[in-house]
Amino acid sequence: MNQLINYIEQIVRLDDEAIRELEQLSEIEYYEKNQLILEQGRRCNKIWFLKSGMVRKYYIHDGKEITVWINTENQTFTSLQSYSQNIPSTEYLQACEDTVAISITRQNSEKLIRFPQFVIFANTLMEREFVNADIHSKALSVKDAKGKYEYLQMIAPEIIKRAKLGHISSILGITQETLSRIRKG
Amino acid sequence: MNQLINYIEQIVRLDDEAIRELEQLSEIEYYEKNQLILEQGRRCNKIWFLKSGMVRKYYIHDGKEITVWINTENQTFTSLQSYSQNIPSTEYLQACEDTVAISITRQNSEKLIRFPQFVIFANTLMEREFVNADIHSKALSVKDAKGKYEYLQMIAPEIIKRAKLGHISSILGITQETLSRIRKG
DNA sequence: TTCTTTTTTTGACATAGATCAAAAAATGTG
DNA sequence: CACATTTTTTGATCTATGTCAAAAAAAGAA
Repeated sequence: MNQLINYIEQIVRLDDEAIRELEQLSEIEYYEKNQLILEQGRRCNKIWFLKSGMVRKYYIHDGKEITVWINTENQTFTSLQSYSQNIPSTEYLQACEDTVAISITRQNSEKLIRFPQFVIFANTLMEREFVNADIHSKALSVKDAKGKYEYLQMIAPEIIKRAKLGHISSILGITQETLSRIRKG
Repeated sequence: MNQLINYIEQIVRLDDEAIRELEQLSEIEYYEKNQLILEQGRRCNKIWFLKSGMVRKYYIHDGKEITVWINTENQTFTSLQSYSQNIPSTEYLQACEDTVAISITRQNSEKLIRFPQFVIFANTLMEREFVNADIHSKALSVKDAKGKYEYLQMIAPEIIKRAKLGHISSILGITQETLSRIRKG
């Protein structure tokens, strides 16, 4: 729990009551390697904070898995589209390693709205995610395969270190074979 | 002004006081075709609502203009990264046609926070933009040049109709020549 | 209208990265 | 351990799209 509180306090200060309430309303979850956290077609009504492990977001296109992103320790994740609009998810969330996460449901997170700190935190987080997504998609769209790989290595070395080749190449929008050749140098 | 109010009221109901305040705090701006609304390097401290005309967002990479997106009537636009973090913009905003827009500064928009409707509106808008950006970047990343063009035509026919070839092709991440050939059929 | 500038089209050619297939290496399992 | 499964590497093509250059068409200016 401290991990999550530290994470939030990088953005806003939390008083004791807010922390108690957060603890009340959140839950800890354990997933095994390869286990699905969210399946396509289901409504996603939680946001998770990753204590340990690694989680992959992907979808299926023409029968092939397209990996969107991979999250590691001390990051939050959800299927935003499904969560925010309460519609069935087009994405899967899968633990790539044994994973421990803290979850909070939308219902419970709405109870936190009475603490202005949480509202500021939620907005700041959303804005940051948006800006980052923007920066990264621009960077990736402009580079060749090698440049994309090097960029990902710069902004997300954990992914490069721990994820498998096929997942990394999919994030970059290139084939496994091409990535393997890039790594040879 | 009515145009903007209708736009907001698709999301939240505004009472008379909120409308008066919004009118007080916003301003109308006129731009000529090709005029820059925001230059790279400048801080962007406004959000605009497009009454008429067309606005292109682009940045320079390796000396070449990369068009990110083009907005048309009844849409809002800004350089989000610069606006939200109050840092110099990496992007330009340019009127592609004679353009009329309503602007509100960050300072003034903060005064609207006392109306909860505006807070809900702002959050909803941000969330929608995020979800849309997500959907579109996925769709574009997975298709070939022709598929990308057809997808853009589906989600933003105004851009296809009114923007020039080079700008459209740049949004799609393909060359002008390739787009010209796709159009021939 | 005529002239200039900008934008779009067309053609010839080059190439990054895809595809397909199979070998090699790594990992997991009883 | 030995065996099965999964993941990564390597090799031989193939192809969609890029690049460069020049012509044609459209738009703007005088």
